Amino acid sequence: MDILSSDFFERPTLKVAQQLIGTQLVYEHPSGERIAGRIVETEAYTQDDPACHGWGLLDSETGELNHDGRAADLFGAPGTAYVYLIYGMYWLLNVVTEPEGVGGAVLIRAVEPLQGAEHMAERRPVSSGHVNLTNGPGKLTQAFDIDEQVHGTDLTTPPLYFAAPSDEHTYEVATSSRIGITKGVERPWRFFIEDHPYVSPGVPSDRR
DNA sequence: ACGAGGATGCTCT
DNA sequence: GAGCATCCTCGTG
Repeated sequence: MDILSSDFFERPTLKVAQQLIGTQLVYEHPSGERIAGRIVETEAYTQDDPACHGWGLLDSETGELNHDGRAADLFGAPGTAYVYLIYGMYWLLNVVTEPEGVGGAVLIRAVEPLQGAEHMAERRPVSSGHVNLTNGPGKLTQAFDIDEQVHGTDLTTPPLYFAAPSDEHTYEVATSSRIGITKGVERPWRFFIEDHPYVSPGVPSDRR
């Protein structure tokens, strides 16, 4: 398996989001566990996107980054982890895209367990069925034990990285609007494998 | 099967 | 003080 390099991420965010579908997320956990999953759902966020944390952070006159919060890290090096807390409870994993100085990231929304499912289950509520291990952005970070400690780390090298499977299998990638947002709703920037059992049960904002 | 409501903490206004 | 890139539990049918 080839580890995806910084070149992969230093490209338009939409392209990265689409091409991450079918690749593997691998975590060589500090405890020695090896945890891996196939990515089946992503979302793209760009600096000119009102739903993105990086929106409106550039000074309109100078173009300089005018922010000292965590969102500034969206403008960092491609391939860096951007992890943040949502609803006070769940960590969401993103990978920074585009050249340094351009704000963008891809949210990893769902994966299919490939290795270490028993370790994932240890961190998830006992009542969760197998599908519920990793079929949502907050669930997969819990299963992988990803939290604030991962924020800012380099995802193009172990322990946490993306890998392209050696087989050349390609997936039909479907699109929809993004889940759970109230701004930028019309942009069809969610990418997923249609009918895959591990795609999150969330409903796109343009469907019911 | 599905929907409502609650948990819980950080960021920005 | 509001809003938030979510998930779980507990109602009802």
